[in-house]
Parts: sequence; structure tokens; C-alpha cells
Amino acid sequence: MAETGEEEMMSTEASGFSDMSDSELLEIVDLEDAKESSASLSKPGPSEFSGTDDKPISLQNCKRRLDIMSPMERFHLKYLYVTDLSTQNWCELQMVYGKELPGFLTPEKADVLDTGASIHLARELELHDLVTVPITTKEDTWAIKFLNILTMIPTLQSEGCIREFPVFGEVEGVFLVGVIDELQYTAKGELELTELKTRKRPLLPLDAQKKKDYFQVSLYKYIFDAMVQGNVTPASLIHHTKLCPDKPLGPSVLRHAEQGGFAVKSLGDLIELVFLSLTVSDLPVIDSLKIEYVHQETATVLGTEIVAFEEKEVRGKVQHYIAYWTGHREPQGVDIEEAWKCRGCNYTDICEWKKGGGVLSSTLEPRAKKAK
DNA sequence: ATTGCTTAAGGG
Ligand code: SF4
Repeated sequence: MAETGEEEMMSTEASGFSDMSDSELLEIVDLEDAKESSASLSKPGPSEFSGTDDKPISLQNCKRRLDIMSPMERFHLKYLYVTDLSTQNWCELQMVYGKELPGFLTPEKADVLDTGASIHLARELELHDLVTVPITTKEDTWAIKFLNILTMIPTLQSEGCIREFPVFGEVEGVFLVGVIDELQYTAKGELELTELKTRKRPLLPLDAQKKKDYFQVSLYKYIFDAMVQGNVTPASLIHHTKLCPDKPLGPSVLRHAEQGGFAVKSLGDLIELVFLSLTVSDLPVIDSLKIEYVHQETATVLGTEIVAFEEKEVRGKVQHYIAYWTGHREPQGVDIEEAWKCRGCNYTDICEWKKGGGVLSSTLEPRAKKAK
């Protein structure tokens, strides 16, 4: 089972005999995924709500429990993705609806996303091959991520360019996880992050789109810098992810660790090794942030933005967004000036913000609506 | 499991 070599290695290498340095990245496949995927969690228990209205106590308790639980708890999240925060920047409430009702996309949108994803994948494969590794535990999943980091750092330092670099770290009390599209050293020797954004229509993005993308790449820099400066500690990582550093790693993971030349027995070893590699490899902080907008169909470059990192501004935004996740404030929809976003929103029909005209209508007093 | 857990980003 461990050996079902799905090695999709198409050696794009111009030969040579280097069995060590041919660039490969590992990806995972979950062996337990035979089971059908999750029923919806937020469904109320039938017995409590179906026939009987004379059970106010349990109902109330249930509601109160939901009220006091932060979104992090309600959604059973130990960490957030960088893109959770950047989509939150587009419309916070839309992001929340997306968490509550996942997989709620029009086929047209799904197509655009799929096209974008395959363009990204094709670019990734320009730089390295992907080897599928069977795994069963989340420790294995993270171990693969760590092994990839351990091979990518030297590659960046020697070849000058890597794609799909994993980042993670605590930001304002919440753990964030993401993947940097591309890192490369420029001619001037500066470390530059590039984020590719593909577009269905050959038009430059609106300001709102640019702001969201700017925020996304800023978060990557924020986290990456913290990593190379030693501010993302093994203890913090383990604390937030609840990984068990001593849980035995799967055989295929161990095999790949060995092949990579990494002497690790446990996940804990691997984490220490990653921490070391990040902090002693002379990795600089990211010097510049670039966003490239490309037309999907023709690959025409529509525009390239070089954005300046504004630490205070980014931190302020993060604090604001995290305050929602930790339950310190209610989610908000878009401001009236951005009501145009609601037209393209999948949740426009059910949105309580839109109904309430800029307030969550469920929190409105049941009194006179505005005269029409 | 008297209750579990995540590949991130994908574009507007
Ligand atoms: S309808 Fe508008 S306010 Fe409501 S979730 Fe969608 S974009 Fe946000």
C-alpha cells in the first residue's frame, strides 16, 4: 500500500545525473478518504426542534452556547488560512456565509476558479515535480509540509526561485496558515514575493480587488518575516495546531524523510529542524511585494503592481478581522459605497445585512422599517 | 467518540 508509486515524475530536468537535486515536492493523499465526506454540522438536532415547543430550556441553552462561542470555536477552527482574512477583506459577511454554507458557488464562478487553479499548478510544475505521498494523520500532513520547506529553503538560496512555499505563524493571537505563490531573488539580490492573479476578463482589477490582494501578500510577508526571524516557535506551532510531536510518523513519510537526507524520528524532530533551517539559512525578510494580473485565456499580462508594505496598517486590519474571529464583535457586510459587491455575491438572497440596510437585520429592533 | 477534524487558494 505504501508503495503504490503514483510518482508523477515527468522529469522536466535537462538530465545530468543528479538523483539528489532533481526538484521534487511532496503532496499528500488521505488514505482514510474512502468515507463519504461530512454531513452538515450546523443542523439542529431533530428531537429538540421538531415537535415540541415546550422545551425552552434546552433551546435557550443551545442558543446561548452559540452566542458565547467565538467563531473560531463554532467553526471548530484551530487556525485560519491567509485567504480567510483576505476574503474577509472583500466582504466579511460573505466570508462567514462561505464558512457556514461551503461549496456554494455558481458553476460559472467555479469554472473561473478552476481555470485559475490549473494555471497556478502549471506554473508550479515548471519549477518542481509533485510526488504524491499517502498519509493518514494530520501529523503526516504537516510533516510533508515541513519536508517540503526543508528542501525549498536550500533551493531558494541556490537556484534563486521557489513556488508554493508554506508559511504559518501566530498573528494577533490567532494562528495563520498560507502558501506563498513565488519567492525569488531579483538581480539586485532582493527577495521578492510574486503573487499571480489570473482573470477571466482582460481588464485591470478594481480598487477593491487590488486592496484585497495587497492585504493577502502583506500577510504573507508578515508571517514569512516572523518565521525567518525566529518568531514562530515550535512551541507556538504545536500549541495552536495541537499536533502531537511524538506521534509516530507514517511509513511513507519516514521513507521520504530518509530519501531527503533528514535524520528525523518524530514530528518534533522535524519541527526543530524546520525552525533551525528557517533561522540559520541567512534568509532575509521579504524586500518587495509584487502582484501580477494575467488574462486567463490569452496569458496577457494586464498589470503588475509593486506594493509597499505598511506594517502598522496591516496590523490594524488584522486586529480588526481577528476581533470577529475571537468573538469580540459581530460580522459586518459591505459599506454602502461597496453595495455593488452584493450583485456578484452568492448569498445576496439570504444576506441579513443587505435586508437590514447596513445592519444585521437579525439584531434589529422589530420596529418601523424605513418608509419606502 | 457522553463527539472527532483542515492541502490553501482558486476570482469578483
Ligand atoms: S450580499 Fe453584500 S453584504 Fe451580504 S454577504 Fe454578499 S456582499 Fe456581503
